[in-house]
Amino acid sequence: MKEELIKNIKSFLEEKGVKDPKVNLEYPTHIELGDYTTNVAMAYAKELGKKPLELAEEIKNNINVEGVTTNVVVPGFINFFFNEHYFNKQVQESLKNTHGVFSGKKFFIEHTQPNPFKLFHIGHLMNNAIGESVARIIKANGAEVQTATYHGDVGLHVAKAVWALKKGVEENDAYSEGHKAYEDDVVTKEEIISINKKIYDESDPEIVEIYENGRKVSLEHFENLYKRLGSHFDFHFYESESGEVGKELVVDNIGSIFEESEGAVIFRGENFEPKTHTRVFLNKEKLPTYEAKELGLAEIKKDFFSYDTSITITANEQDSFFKVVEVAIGEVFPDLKGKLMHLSHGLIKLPTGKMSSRTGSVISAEDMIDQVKEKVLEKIADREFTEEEKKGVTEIVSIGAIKYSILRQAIGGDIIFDFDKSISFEGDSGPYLQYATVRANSLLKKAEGVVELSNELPVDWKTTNLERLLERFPNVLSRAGKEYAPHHIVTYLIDLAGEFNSFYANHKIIDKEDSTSSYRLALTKAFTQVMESGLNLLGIKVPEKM
RNA sequence: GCUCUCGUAGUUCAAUGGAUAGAACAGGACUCUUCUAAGGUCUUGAUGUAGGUUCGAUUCCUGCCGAGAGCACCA
Repeated sequence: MKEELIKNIKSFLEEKGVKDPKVNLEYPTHIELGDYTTNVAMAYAKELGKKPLELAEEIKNNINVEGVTTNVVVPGFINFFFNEHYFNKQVQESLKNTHGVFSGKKFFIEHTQPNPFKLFHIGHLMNNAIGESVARIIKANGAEVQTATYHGDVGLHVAKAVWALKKGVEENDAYSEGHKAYEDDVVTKEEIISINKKIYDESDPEIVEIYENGRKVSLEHFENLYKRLGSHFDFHFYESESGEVGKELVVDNIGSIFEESEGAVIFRGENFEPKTHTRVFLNKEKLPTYEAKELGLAEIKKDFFSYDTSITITANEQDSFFKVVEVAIGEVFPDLKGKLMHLSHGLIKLPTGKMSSRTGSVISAEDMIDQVKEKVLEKIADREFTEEEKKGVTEIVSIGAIKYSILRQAIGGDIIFDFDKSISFEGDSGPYLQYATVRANSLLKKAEGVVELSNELPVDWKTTNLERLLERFPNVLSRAGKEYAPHHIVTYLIDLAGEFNSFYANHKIIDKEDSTSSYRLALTKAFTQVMESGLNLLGIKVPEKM
């Protein structure tokens, strides 16, 4: 129907003399205005020497597609209303989800990257929620996706923590204690630098043991968290590997791509296209910096998976870093030019100011989950749940609420995190989506043996907004994919859940006496399917009850 | 100083160059003899500023004002 309509308008415009006219059907700003709309009359009025309204009328009169009524509205929109059979069919179609904007493409997606010995803080939580969701959205758009996380298991930050662990400081505080001592005391600073070297050359058995053990404990801890968050990584990379590879690549290309300057080895971004700026790849000690490690990582990733696009997700404070490194990598590996993509997000900040593991005022991912859990527990205190159900529901709802609050906005902006306000259980929130789905699921269960579900259209059925929204799901998914923007899914699901909630409030759905009951049930089922796949794209689970 | 982001209701966020700028929270008024009220219904309220491009600008361009981030051996 849509295609027919577009063809119809296109050929009309071509007849009138427009060369290769672009005709797009869009959703109107308000659902009451029409099911689809087009602005071609306004776009081509000038070229054809007509008034937009006049042209719109002409186009309208030329349209001959069965099941569509057409409307012309100032300033020149042509609006289309499709009949109930269209939606009846499209709702089922939209559940199949067969097309995708990335079909046949291969993506490598890297995110989260917590550092062993350091806290997995709410910034990592944010990165993880976004990374996981972007990966799922791209996959749902037909791509083959491999995911990776990259751990900074060597470097000064590790040495700081090892120094503190050696002194007997507790694990959780090791990094911040070490960092403080490093800044405050010159002797300690030297000591830590020497520990850093010993970690690299493995010359001191005591330090090796502390290091190996701490690394293992940290990584296990991360795995645990990934499991709770529903994150899976196909690959784990480590800076201890990428550093060596990167260093070699830099050394091999000194003179052509890199050059020595003040004892370090640098990449002069000003001399390459696109122009960027200078960055250090090997420091004076000829140790690889973050830049060289990233170069090494590019080589390593290449060998694991021949991707079309490799996406690295980080906070936006690294934007300029990635601009330079991408150019450098493109020089070293010309076949990677144009394949690297850096997706950056804002920061989670506390109302008190910046959240950073260097200032000390850090909240760990677990702290946040626990705090939210307490609130959820209060909320379900009067529910008749077994202890086990309570536990399950609380975990799912808490993590859902947190992920939602991260994914609800465009990823570029900062999130000012206020515990009392940011995590909501009402309205624009994760639990709102979960709740609507749970209620719909519960209806389906209750209907068993009472009313038979049927996709057949009842007589005199008028298309509901619920159907109109369900039909949109595949389009929302492609847009979210094209723009790498999970928040489009969020916005859509909120609209959809709101529509269902009103559908639910205004009709009794399970009703033997009502001939529309079977179809309403089918819509309820379609709703739960779309909600579940949509929430799955966000990495949010749905509890059995809540 | 240079570079890059960003300024939308009281607050937190939306809006593929289009129609009456959408939600949620907070405020006000209703709503559980219908299947989970974490729900539903109604209501008050916003595009920093000055220009430009366009049939049409929250969106694109420029100036100004304001906020944030990054700029050589950390990651």
